[in-house]
Amino acid sequence: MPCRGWRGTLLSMFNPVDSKPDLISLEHQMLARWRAEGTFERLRAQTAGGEPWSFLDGPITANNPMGVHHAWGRTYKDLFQRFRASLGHELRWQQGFDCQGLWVEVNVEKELGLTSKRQIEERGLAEFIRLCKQRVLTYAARQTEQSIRLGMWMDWNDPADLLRLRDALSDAPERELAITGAGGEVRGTPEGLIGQLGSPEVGVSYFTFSDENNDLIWSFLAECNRRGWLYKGSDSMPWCTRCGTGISQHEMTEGYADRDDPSAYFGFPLVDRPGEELLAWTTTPWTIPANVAAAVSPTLSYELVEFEGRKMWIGATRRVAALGGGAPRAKVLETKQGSELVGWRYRATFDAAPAVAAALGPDGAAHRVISWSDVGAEEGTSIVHIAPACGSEDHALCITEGLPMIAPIDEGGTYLEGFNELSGKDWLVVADLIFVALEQSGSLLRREKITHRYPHCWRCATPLAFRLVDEWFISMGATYEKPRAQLSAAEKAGSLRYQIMDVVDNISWLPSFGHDRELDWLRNMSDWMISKKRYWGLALPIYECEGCGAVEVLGSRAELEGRAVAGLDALAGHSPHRPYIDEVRIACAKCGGEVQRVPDVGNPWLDAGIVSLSTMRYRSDPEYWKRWFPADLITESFPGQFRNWFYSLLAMSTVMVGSEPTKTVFGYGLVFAEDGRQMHKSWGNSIEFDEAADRMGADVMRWLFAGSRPEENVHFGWNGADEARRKLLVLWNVYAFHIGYANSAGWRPGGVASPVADRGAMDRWILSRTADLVSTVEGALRNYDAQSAVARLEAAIDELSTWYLRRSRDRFDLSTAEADRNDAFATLHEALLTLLQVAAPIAPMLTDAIYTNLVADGATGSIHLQPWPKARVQGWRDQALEDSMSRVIRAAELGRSVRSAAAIRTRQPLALARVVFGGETPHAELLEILADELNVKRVESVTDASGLFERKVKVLLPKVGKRLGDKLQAVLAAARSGDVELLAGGAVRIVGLEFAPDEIEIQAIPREGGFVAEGGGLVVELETALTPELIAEGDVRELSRAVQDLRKRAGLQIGDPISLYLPESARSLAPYTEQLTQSVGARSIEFGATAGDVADQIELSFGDTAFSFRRSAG
RNA sequence: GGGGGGGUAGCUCAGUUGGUUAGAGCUCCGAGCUUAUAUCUCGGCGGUCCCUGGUUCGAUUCCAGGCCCCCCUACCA
Repeated sequence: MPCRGWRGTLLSMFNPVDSKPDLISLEHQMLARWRAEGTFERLRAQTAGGEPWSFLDGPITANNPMGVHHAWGRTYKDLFQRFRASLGHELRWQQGFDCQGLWVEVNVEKELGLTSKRQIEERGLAEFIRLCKQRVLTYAARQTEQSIRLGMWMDWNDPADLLRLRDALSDAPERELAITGAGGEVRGTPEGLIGQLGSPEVGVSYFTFSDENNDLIWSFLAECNRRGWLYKGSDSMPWCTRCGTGISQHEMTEGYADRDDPSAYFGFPLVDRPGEELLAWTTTPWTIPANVAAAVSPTLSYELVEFEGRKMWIGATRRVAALGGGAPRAKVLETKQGSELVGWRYRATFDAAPAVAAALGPDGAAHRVISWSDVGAEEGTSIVHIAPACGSEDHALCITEGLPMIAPIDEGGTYLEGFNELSGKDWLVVADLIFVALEQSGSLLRREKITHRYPHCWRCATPLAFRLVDEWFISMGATYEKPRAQLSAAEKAGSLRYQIMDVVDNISWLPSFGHDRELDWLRNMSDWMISKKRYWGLALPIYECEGCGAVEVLGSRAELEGRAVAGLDALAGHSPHRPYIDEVRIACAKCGGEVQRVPDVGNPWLDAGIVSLSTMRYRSDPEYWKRWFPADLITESFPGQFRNWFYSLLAMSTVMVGSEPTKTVFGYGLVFAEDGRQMHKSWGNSIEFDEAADRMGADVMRWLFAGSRPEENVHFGWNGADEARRKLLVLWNVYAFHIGYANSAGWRPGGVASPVADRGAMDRWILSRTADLVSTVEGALRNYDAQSAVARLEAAIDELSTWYLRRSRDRFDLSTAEADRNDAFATLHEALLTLLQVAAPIAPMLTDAIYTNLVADGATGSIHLQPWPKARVQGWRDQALEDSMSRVIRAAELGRSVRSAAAIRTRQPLALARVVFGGETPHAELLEILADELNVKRVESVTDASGLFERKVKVLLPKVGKRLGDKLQAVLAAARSGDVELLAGGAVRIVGLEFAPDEIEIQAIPREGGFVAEGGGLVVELETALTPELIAEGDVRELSRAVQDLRKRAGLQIGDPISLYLPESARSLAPYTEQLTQSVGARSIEFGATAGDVADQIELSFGDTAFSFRRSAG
């Protein structure tokens, strides 16, 4: 046995490595080390001045702790950035937080226990807005810490600074304080500093509530107004009564849920046809008091039916459905076309209510039947109850028909005055009262329960009502039927929609269907509703004069300050948010009257959409801007983003600069739980980010995410993490092996080794594979294909461990000649280092931990400061060798398969393997590797193995099937039974039909009972005859293995010497004593003795054999 | 309601320009290898290729109809 490590005590060693690493604590060590050594700052310094690679981070909503779903995107963001930095690019490293909007308000409301807008206003807007800001800072700090834990390298704010700003906002709002800015310490008031977060001076992460962000949005809105695209619209909109705001089309994502509602069949008595009524149906009974019209289809036919003493008009196809079980008793009295009903006047149950009478005249005089082509024959009664304030189509219809409107509820969903007993009641609970009223007036025919998809508020899940509201919109322009290419310049100039589409074409969308989805959204979207009747958000710079109606949109705070005639004092020292900005008045440019800002705040996607301009210093630094715009990449989870961030980014960039904000959009799916369902705490399948980081580790999480298919949803959980960890553990064990043996042999990096070209085939092979790894992964990552990169890396880890190292293990032992051993160490070291560098962007902590020990030069820092290893692998590629080796590997698989089928264990040596390599015979060195792997004395390459096979003629069906038709089965049967006549020139005749050589294939099928396997163009046959020598060698190996196993169980270390005792019956193994002592680390072997203190027995060729050993001294 | 994708082993998914015997990974079982490895190797179990009809010598694949799931989209009463 080699003396272990005796030289290691003289030389500096690698730190010893445990084969079972604690990945979590390793990660914490690396994070601490990066922080202590300023590794990230060194990388930035190193890449400064490089060719820019511009990444634009989509802002994460700073409203809650990060979830594991964020970790997927952040893994991509970080790995592509790290990869680009290793290529030498300069990066901006700016990360962003989304800060404004209803989602923050909702959480603050919850914390305060508030449930309505009135309560917020009573409490005071100033405090509410401050709490919103503070919540954002709280979670920005938290998410910063979590992102750092994930190993994400960005130019982070010190979380402690963010929390100090947060606290100062309420504790000492007037006092100046200092935080660490981009270029050192920056001083200012808390509100002032907060407003400048992300700016060049204060740095570093951007916050969408920043002054610059808000100000640039103002200039965007002013530009839209200048082009005539900004307008105030009046419409009936989905409305959340809890939030007190309209819900825009952008926000309807996931806004639908099943809901049980009462539906009503109810009658409208006709004025001019006494005793007859119209039968209508609705699923929203709360809108019945607001009825103004009944719509019929002009082309459908309607019947007057007599039923239970009533005479009712019903759509002809709806009679049975409307009347339910009693329908057969109904008698049809009369039939009319829908168009004949138009104009009929009718009465309704709530006509006497003051609000209804005020709108419709006494007795609801204005009620009439109108014609509407969209009325269908499949639902209800084909007579549609129309309430213009309660649906956008109803609203449009009533404008065309010149009908009055009744708006029954206020912004909180409460019935207004003038609806008798309904007034003051919530819209969600009035249904019962309405049914009572319908019942009493004799109108109600039937009520049912139905389950239907109904819109809900995406934030608070309250069912949405419809309300008539004034909101502000950006016009998307007309849509045309003709293809886009045929639009005139004027048509395009007037339509933002088509301008954005042209920009979409300039972007590379990954996956490619993103392009079509974005265009589809643009084609179909209606105008962009940008206002919200809320508090925390962009203050819309819209000034509408109450006196003359003139509308002005201001383009900056400076402009506002120039125009202000009152209220500037209130705004001074504050960010442009409510309530302070509301105090400022300007003079109307048209009539001179004093004008107040509209109270609305902006749609939050304005905030995120401006960042390609605001964070890239569009206004403040044109040189910088040109260097970084457009971005090379944005990447976000695509559900929802086509209508949200992607859309707003595109729209705002198109309006402001007329070009694409990014060259590539890389989208990915959603994170689901391992059971394939969405993660829900209440379902017990949810995993928190912190929990995942602490239990599976960030690198494992990153590996799992990076290896997932981006276009599919990823199923995230502990099992998947285990799989990823197993791959990384194999890598770790290659490393542990390397360190263990290098310490033992006293090997150090940079020692003597042969030039690569002079090394053995195994060494040249793994280095060639490594060169391929580098170029394959580089190509994949340049294409944003992390999945392929991970797959290639996993294959590389497998090759390195299970082929290179397993086959080369002996060469690292001290018994191997030093020159060869050094080559082996050098090769393993180079291959491993290169692999680590390629894997570093994906698993940055684990790879750096290994790297720093492996270079045994920890002082020089980090794997992340190394350039992409393209240059190092120059000249390593040897395609011919790789081809040969892959056939050798395949032959080894076939050989193992033969052994398995023949039930000959691998430890039993065999004399010969005959191999048909199906190509050039591999080099003798490779044949030796194969012989060793298969435990055969010799490998013989043969070209003709006809003795092993039967010839079978295979008819190529795709070629001859059509021609043969129904004779096919007979031909196949004959071919199967071998009833085939071989003709000259390779043709054959079967059942009298001739087949050309290219219509058949002559197959070699191994003969039954032969020890043969074939596949992939290779054939392997093993010679299974055993000689006494072979049997004895097999026994020796079997015995060695058993002794080794017992050594391990007895707790002996490698190198602990033993004295081995064998029974007299094993005397036949005496010629192999030397080999045996070598392999089991024995000082001596005695036959016919049982003096050991540890014993076991095994079955050898000559029978059960008991053996024992004792640890011997020294 | 409209548009798109899908239904293949217990699970996650490939694949089939129509062709004789439909694959991989994970799980399970058996065997093998191994003092770097929780690794690895060989094999086995496991299938109505959603259902029905049509075209065809032949359909999991093409066509029609139906059922179910997912995504996008939609204020249909």
